[in-house]
Amino acid sequence: MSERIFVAVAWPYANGPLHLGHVAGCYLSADIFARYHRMKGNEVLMVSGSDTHGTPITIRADQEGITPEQVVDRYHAMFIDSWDKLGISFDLFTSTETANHAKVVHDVFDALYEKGFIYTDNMLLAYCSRCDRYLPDRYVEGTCPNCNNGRARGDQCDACGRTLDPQDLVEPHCSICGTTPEFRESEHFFLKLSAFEKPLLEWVEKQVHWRSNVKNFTRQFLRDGLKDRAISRDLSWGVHLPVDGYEGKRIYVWFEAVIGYLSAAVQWADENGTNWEDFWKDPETKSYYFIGKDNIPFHSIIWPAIIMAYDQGLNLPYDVPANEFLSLENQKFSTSQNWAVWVPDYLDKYDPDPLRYLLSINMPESGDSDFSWSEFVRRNNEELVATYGNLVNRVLSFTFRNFDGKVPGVESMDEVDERLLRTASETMDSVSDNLYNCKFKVAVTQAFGLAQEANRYLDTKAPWKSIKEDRELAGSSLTVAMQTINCLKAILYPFMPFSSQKVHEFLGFDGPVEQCSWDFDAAVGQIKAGANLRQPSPLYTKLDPELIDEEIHKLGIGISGE
RNA sequence: GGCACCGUAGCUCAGUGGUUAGAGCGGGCGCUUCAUAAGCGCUAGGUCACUGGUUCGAACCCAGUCGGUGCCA
Repeated sequence: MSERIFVAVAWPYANGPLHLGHVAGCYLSADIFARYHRMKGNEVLMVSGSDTHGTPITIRADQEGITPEQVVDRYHAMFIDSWDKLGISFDLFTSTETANHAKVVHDVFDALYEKGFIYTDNMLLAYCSRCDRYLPDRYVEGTCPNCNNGRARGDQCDACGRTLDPQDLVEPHCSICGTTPEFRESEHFFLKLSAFEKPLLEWVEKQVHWRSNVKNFTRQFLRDGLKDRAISRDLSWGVHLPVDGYEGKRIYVWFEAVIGYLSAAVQWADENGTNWEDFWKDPETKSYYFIGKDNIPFHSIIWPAIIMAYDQGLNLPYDVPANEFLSLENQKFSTSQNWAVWVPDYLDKYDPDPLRYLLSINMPESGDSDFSWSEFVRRNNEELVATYGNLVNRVLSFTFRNFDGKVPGVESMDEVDERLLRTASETMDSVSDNLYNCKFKVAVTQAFGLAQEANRYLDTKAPWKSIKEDRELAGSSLTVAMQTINCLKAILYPFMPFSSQKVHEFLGFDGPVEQCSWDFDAAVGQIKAGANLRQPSPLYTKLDPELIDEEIHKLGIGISGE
């Protein structure tokens, strides 16, 4: 009874490279989840793409004297390179720049407009005559009317925390050129969110399987009441409005970007000659939205509201397993202050799997968590290398050397052998249950528990001793250990796909490891007497603790990551 | 200002009413030598931020205090 799983992942904003906070926030958990389901034989569609519109991108383009397209292309290419090297296995990673996306957005817009869920109204916006453009709220600076802070922004004053409107500022000026903006009346389109307050509340209350942080956040948001929000802006960069007479305006990013989940599925279906409806309209299909906690309301409220308004039988999110935040050396990630570990930088120097391991076992799943370089080195050296890498290496190298590079086979089994295999079987089941429920930390911890169990087993059986008197007994023990390693290869695959591929090959198999299934009997049965092994080499390398200081020293210095 | 979340062993984190509060790593002691000096066993006794309350019983429920984070007005 195979399932169909739609894995939707937050769309990174294409105005800068990714840092580890992004990876820990949603990309890694989404990838683990997708790989797990594929291995279980379920049909998975995992999509995301670059979020390419909005003022920050045009500003950046202006600063660098290039076009917004060039900014977007640069970071989009970087994203794709990072996914490839990190092993984030999207079925499609597109962007909001495609004609297909615009078409799908227009379909949704038109439908909502016709039904009256989108309407026009006037609003007052800051216009900078020198920059010749309307300014987003946070590009207007001035003095806070509340606390007299001279550097308050049009959306908020950082000094006193008060939320502001640009008109509230004393002596407002454009943050780009310093000119005093004028406030112009401008006609815009509004989404009638208020109409969905009640149905959303009812729907949310039924989502008993949601994480408590997501549910609390959403409930709180709804309790404060939903207001209609403008979904168009006076911009020249973005998806056009499908209505005549609004050539100078564009659809506001937050409305258009979430529709990407749908347009990406459509594009994927086109490119693969299949249909997207199976992933969107079959009520049995479960859709999961992997996002960071800052994105919760867009996925638990606004996007569901749009789907409800659209009313075309599209599935609402089944789950929104949002992670909390990752900090770096106990401080918030800050792009502007370069307090960040950039993914491209990391991948230039280190392997992906140690990072995937650390971020899995220390994922900000139910609360914020911290990344530190000393933790990274420690987990790599004391856990990955020592517990798992060493297990694989000690078993395979000993067997390879003493049994002509072949699997010795199991001649006889005793209680100790049976106990280990039973533990392996139970671990496969419980890791599976936990991954199914998006409990990644427990899952990887349990998988490592099996590796420890296998080390204990070896200590008990001591094949390096028994081989001197009873070669067959030693061979049996090593074979049982390899069967366990073959199970570990499978259950650790979602977390560390590159390592599992290596183990797969050491064990003598060809082809991609993902073609294996999550099946205990199969994992044991594949280790057949007489089968050829390959010369193993260490799975992981120890890291020099000196890198800790080097890496920490680089934080907060200069402007890197480009 | 309102609200939410967090504050648990040296470190990173589990645990959300019920026996002597847990794991991994580090530390200490011992065993082992197949393995990247890796592995295994034992051990460490932490006011579960603080104060008060509810309860037969609270780290876990309630109120308040302090500290951290975030959201909202």
